Amino acid sequence: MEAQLRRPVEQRVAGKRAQAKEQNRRVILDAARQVFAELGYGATTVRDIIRATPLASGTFYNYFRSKEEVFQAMRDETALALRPVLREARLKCETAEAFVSETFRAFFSYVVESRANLPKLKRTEAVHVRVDTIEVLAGFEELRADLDAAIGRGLFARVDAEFLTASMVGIAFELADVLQSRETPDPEAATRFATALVMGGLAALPKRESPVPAA
Amino acid sequence: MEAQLRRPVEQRVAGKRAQAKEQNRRVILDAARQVFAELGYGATTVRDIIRATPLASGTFYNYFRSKEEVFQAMRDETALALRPVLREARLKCETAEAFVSETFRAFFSYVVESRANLPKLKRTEAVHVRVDTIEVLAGFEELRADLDAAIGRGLFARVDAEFLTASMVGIAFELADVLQSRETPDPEAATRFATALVMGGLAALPKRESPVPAA
Amino acid sequence: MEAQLRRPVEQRVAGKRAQAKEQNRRVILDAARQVFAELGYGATTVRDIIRATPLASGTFYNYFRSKEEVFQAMRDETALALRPVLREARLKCETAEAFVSETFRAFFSYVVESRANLPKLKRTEAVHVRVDTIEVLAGFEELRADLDAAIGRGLFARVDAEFLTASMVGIAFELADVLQSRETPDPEAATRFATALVMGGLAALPKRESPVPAA
Amino acid sequence: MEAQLRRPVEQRVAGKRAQAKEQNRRVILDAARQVFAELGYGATTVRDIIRATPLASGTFYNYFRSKEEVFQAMRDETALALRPVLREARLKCETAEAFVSETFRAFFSYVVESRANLPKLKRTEAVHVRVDTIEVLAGFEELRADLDAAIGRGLFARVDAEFLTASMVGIAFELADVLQSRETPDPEAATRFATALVMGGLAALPKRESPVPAA
DNA sequence: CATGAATGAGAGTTCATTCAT
DNA sequence: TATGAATGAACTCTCATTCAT
Repeated sequence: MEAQLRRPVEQRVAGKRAQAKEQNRRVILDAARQVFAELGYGATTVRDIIRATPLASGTFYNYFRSKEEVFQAMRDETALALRPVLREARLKCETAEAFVSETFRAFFSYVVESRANLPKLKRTEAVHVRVDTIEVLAGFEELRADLDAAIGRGLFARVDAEFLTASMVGIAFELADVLQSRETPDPEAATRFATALVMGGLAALPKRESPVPAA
Repeated sequence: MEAQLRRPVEQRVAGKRAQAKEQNRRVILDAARQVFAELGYGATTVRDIIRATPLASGTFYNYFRSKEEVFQAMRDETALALRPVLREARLKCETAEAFVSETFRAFFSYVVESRANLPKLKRTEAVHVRVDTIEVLAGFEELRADLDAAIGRGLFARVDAEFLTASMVGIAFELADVLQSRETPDPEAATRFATALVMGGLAALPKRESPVPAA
Repeated sequence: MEAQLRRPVEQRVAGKRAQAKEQNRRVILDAARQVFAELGYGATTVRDIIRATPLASGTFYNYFRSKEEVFQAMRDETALALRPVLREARLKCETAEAFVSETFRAFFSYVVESRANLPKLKRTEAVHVRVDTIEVLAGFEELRADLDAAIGRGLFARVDAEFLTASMVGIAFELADVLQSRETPDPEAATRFATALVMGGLAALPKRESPVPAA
Repeated sequence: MEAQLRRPVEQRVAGKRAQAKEQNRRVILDAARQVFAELGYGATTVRDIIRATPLASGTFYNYFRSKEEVFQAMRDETALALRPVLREARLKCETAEAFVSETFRAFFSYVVESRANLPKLKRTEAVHVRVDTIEVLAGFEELRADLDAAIGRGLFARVDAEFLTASMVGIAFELADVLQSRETPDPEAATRFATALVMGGLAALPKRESPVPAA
């Protein structure tokens, strides 16, 4: 009886407290995303994150143990959202072009859609230190792995895999930045541009810089 | 000794001092370069720089007013070295390909040659925050300007200038990283790769996506 | 089940609660005893005590208002156990020797018997700060009072009462420590030693350091 | 010339700065001594020490890295002062009584003389947690070692060495406290008392309680 | 009552910066 | 100028304590 009066309330509504807790976690993560984007990871302090929040300083530590930990949580979160999309897009690709365009498309789409979270992505005034967007970070390793695999299974001509990956990453990075700086970002345009650049480039690329013989 | 015979004491001392002074500036700049590379710009503190120096903390302020200022000085220094090379290389270009390859060549060469100054370019521990190499930063705006100009004077097809610039910058950035991670970096190979990618891509690029974006 | 048949719900619950309540008090007191012994009183925080408990932090404050209060409660508890023993032992003493030996015996016995509660009595790492055992603290004032009384009623030669008390306390303190550090502590041996020391010493003591006339 | 004008100034007066530095070290050490005595080692915070000082918070860390380190420095300092006195006093002893009385005399004298440094030795109000005086700590191990040696070389009857040492330490501890609480402390009186107690006690002690305990 | 998240004061420590020497 | 100790603001993190559930 007694118990019935007390416990189930929380259980029914999934717990007001549990709800508030989840919400605070969100608040902190969102604030962190903002602040990292504004100040860069290195310059950001835990206090900066807290200040971007209506919470008290101690509260932060109920959720994360350090700035590193929030950051990791952010990355995980993003990766969780981005990975399946990228994976699915690439798996069904049979041509190199499809692989490339699907990758860019998924990436630029995500960046543009999640833009709300990064309103003030700002290159530190005079200093211009690039801190990788979370989105970028999440896609980074993913792309490397997939691209290596794709090259491995012959989807691409035998070019220098590391160079190609690096180039795609660099293009993606920078175009994403450009996109985000535009009033009405057009991910499709970026996708077309990037894909054409890479595919056209590949065609023109001297095959096999690496030791493998010509003939 | 020698000097003693030739000049009055005052000047001699002034000379020595001026020398020492210039030397200290160097010491600080070199230390800063190292530390920025190791810790990233944001995370670096003035103390970190001083600690990487045999100088006393107060001495720092005889030369720079803040970390921002050393950083600026570093950029200026690099730009001073890099700019004439790039400018010269590009000025005599008549073809787009020459423009592109000369740019990449100048850039990669510089990066590789100045490598001694950046022994420990290191992606911050687990976190992977990219801090732009000073060299990269220095070439950045330069390239934008020149590329815009080149596009303007019809050297390139009328593609989205911003996209193209961003792509070249991105490729340059990332290939530079790859180069620096290699035992025996081959700037020519990187130049060939990057040039082929861009030129081949350009050929494949749908002309005039957009009339050139606003800001 | 049983209870269900005999008592109305309210009382049953109240009974259970009262029981749980008393048990929680115990849990906290025991945890506190441990933690005080491990960290020393000064360095112990309320959190430390709570952490040594399966209880929630808020629960602590249903029983005690502060670390001081738990501590006081511990002392009271111990005093409650130790006092009657000491009192009884001393009351029936007619000789000084009996008084002294009964005091030491009661004390050492208690210390050894309650040893289970103090498994890790530990001198703080490198620092060697003595934290008085609770038992010691409890017996402290008691001894002072009794000894003063005994001296007052002529049980001891007219020595400096304060010096004598202090000495007995000091001996008791330190021997207790030694006892607790031994594999198989022998309270009787300690009692014999301490008693002999004090009684022999008393015999040798120059009477009346204090103002009281000779004759 | 130049150097002559600059350097020697500092060297001549042993350096105003060096002097100030040494003085600050003193200030911190003295404050620490006070605060440890007042609050106990465990409860003392670095900030407490700083507050007992006219210095700024950061200054503490120019001298010591932690509370542990100041504490260690204090102990070292005291040991440095106390050790030679005790050693010398004991070395020339041929009788047990001389050994004991010299030890106590040296100890009590030191405690009384250094009293100025410990004006407010205060047992924390209701709580009474004893923290060993620095003086006591310094003499502690010393005494143990010397006493063991003395027993070893037959200066004392073959009593339980550990018990005897503990007793002497306990007596010394507590009498020192009493002394320090008195208006006009008389170290000679304490010495006589303690010596008589121990020597008289020794005479009365049952020889060889145990073959000397293990560890 | 028990719970445990929230709170903000305060501890330990580092920082940028000044200034007497 | 070079030095490096002093300073106090600011940072990371923990604490005691409250209070909605």
